[in-house]
Amino acid sequence: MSNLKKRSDCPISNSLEEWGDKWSLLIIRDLMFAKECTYGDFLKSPEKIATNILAARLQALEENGIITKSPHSDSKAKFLYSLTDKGIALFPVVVEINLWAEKYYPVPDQSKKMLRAIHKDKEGYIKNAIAQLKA
Amino acid sequence: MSNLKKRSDCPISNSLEEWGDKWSLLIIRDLMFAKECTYGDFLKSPEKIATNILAARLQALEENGIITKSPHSDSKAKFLYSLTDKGIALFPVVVEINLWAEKYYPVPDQSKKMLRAIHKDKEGYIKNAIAQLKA
DNA sequence: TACCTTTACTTGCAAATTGCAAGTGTAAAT
DNA sequence: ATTTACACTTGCAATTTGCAAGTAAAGGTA
Repeated sequence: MSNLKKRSDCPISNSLEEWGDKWSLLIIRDLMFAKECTYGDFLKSPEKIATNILAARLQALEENGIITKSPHSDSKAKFLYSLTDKGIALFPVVVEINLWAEKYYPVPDQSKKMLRAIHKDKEGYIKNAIAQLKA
Repeated sequence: MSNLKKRSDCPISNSLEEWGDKWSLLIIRDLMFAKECTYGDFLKSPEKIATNILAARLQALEENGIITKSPHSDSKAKFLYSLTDKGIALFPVVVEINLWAEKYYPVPDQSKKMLRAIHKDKEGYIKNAIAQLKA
């Protein structure tokens, strides 16, 4: 599993070594929303990740088995990134972060529908979303 | 709420600005386990945070309303750090990270009991743990 | 009262990471 | 044949991290 530092046996610590930097979870978020993204799609995200950092993170996430890169049917110059099962399994973490954020920040319009669905039936929402991502 | 950068309106992005660095969640984890920690307690954690980084993180977390610092009854030279309600509200996030890690890393002995309880009754476990932290 | 220890930091500096801007290589469109 | 689109790479400055040593206030000890 590539070059993990293993500061300790702690599950939190080990998890953070894989995706606990400032950008990885945003890349993962993009893939949870869009299911598949090109390199350029990530660059279009509102947080404006620098292109060299993006390249480095994509490589690390791929080495850690969280995302995969595959050819795009449109063109040989394009590639599609998507989540592996290991990446998809982070979905509940992302949901809980959204629920936390809902309590402490204004909710953007984009998130409202999702949050309503989560509050209605969290388990069901997650199961369905994961099924969609795996389909 | 101090100096948040606000790269975007995204709940994930905003959350990560507050506690999405490599160390903050480990500090928060310590406080979830121990309820109260001194500066020295944090330094004893197995990940070996550098003392200047610890000081900086504690200050940032306090400025962001996630932890509080209070006098220690033993001595005026000691202080106790603990989670605010906002910090305690991160408990479900930490639980989900633990559940994710369980799927992809060997489970340390220390975590086994907690994971068993979570699998038995996640909601109940979280409610109880939060109540303990608020007590 | 002098001095040694504990506790919570701060300081200085080297190393690593991040971020910006510009450039490169290949494939597709004109 | 030339330009454009796409996925990166490169160079370099700025920020952040990490290590080691130091400081200041409080408390204990002789």
